[in-house]
Amino acid sequence: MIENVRVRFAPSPTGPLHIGGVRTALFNYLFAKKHNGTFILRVEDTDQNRYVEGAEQYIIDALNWCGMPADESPVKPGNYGPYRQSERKAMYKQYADELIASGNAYYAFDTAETLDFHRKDHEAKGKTFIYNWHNRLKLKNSLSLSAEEVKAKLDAGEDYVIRFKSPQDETLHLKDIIRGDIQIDTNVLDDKVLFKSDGMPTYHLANIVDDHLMEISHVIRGEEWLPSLALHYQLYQAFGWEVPEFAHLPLILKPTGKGKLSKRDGDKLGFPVFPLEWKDPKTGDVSRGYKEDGYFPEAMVNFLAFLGWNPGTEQEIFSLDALINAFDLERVNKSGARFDPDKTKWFNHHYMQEQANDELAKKFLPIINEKLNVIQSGSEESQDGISPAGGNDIDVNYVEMVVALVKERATFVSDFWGLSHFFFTAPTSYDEKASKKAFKEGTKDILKEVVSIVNAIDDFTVETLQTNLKGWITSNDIGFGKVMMPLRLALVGALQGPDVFDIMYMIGKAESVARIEKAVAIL
RNA sequence: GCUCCGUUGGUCAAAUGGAUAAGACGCUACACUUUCUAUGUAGAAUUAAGAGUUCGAUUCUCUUACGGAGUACCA
Repeated sequence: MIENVRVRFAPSPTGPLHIGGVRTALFNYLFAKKHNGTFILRVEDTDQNRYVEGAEQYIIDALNWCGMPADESPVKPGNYGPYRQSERKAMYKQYADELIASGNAYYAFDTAETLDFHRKDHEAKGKTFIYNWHNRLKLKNSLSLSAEEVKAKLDAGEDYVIRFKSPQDETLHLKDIIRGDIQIDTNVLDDKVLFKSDGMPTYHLANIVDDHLMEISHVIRGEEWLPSLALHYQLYQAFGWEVPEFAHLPLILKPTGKGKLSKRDGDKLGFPVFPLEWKDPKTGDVSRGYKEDGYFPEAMVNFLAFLGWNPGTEQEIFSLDALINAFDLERVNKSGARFDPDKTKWFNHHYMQEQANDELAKKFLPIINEKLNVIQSGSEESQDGISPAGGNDIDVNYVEMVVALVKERATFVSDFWGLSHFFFTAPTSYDEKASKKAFKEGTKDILKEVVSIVNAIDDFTVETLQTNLKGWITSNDIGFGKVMMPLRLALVGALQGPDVFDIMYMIGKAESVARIEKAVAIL
């Protein structure tokens, strides 16, 4: 076991947390818990322009919904706060100054326009403009300007940034837990801005300073940070700090086509890319969430864990605790994983079976009431005998029994109505295709006979129903199909649903007879 | 363009220098004595290409192709 594990999930509050971000958080959480470590949420809000109202709360809510709350966070401070970078603002400057004093960084006065011009100019010539050893002396900074000039500019309050002085002709040896050793030639690196003219650090500086101050032991983040790893290594070295371990997670790719998963893919293919529903405070646009779409958090966590990781065994159903137990960064894949909405549904179907029926019934009840209201206000007729449990007052126990009968083929709670409406309301029509198949010559007489048999049963249970009807069928050599199919159609309105005898028992004798007689009438 | 990372069935993936290359999703068929979208069983389908090392390579090396990420005073 690795000692003193402290990991952080460090999103920027620029909007709802993307599913890829949730996976990054999950892997951090799993790793932390696996090693009895600490899982920290740090909000990286150094870019004031991109701050979005409500995003931080969303992130916290999402983490909680998944069952992986942070041990230390802005709302639950530990001994390493504050946990918002905007609130740590005051501490970054001194570190930037320290780097200047040690010769690892320098002031740069170039305007955004100048830089932009150089970049475009280079591009036009088919070259790439890199601000580094190659040309830094040709630009306006404390390396090219005299000490007096620099002081004058600083005193005059001119805008400046602080850049890292990337060394020349060195080979860096970087280590990544997932990818192994990586070598980088420092000549291709640029002098990244560490400190912005607005007085805020960039991600690079803030990230290193905070990770150091917060005693982060392992940095687990997305692959998009891999190119920055060289800079981060150099920063640790420049400060003389111990370098944490790094692990760069593979990306989550679109289900079809190219590139990484984006919001648009979800809209297009009809699945959410966010854990929770999000309403954009500016545009008012609403993005769907897994929670609102009826996914269970266990299902989402389980399938997310399997995107880029696997236990190496045939087990694929893992609770959060089981994941903590089995998780290992060494078993994380290097290559990007395509997101599979079908597999997600499969997981949800699985976890549906594990849900308690009474809980599901509670979630289903409002849907039933809503549907019945629509039916009632829609058509006046065919209202008698609608709810066998009595009027519109649906009995929760009855719903619970219905759930027990249909949940094995349900993926979402929202599937329940389609699978069980006939338990609550009589069919008003018969599926056309099914009618052709089930209502045939002689069916009328058969159903009439069924009515009398059912009527004759006093002890109305599934068992007696079954023995009496089946006994009648076999002793008269009628054929199950000729009886069961039209019977089902009469009860349900389609060739669907659980066992016919279960349905009859549930809706009760009177309602069963009524429905069969209704079918007889139209035949 | 440049830098870095990657490439096992349609998708997620296991294995690893040595057998017929696991398993899952999806798909197809069959079964459940007869509803199925459920369940069960079966089936089709894979080591990107080319060199090299080796007795032997999916596994190691190189080249090519393809994919991805980064290349901001964004994170």
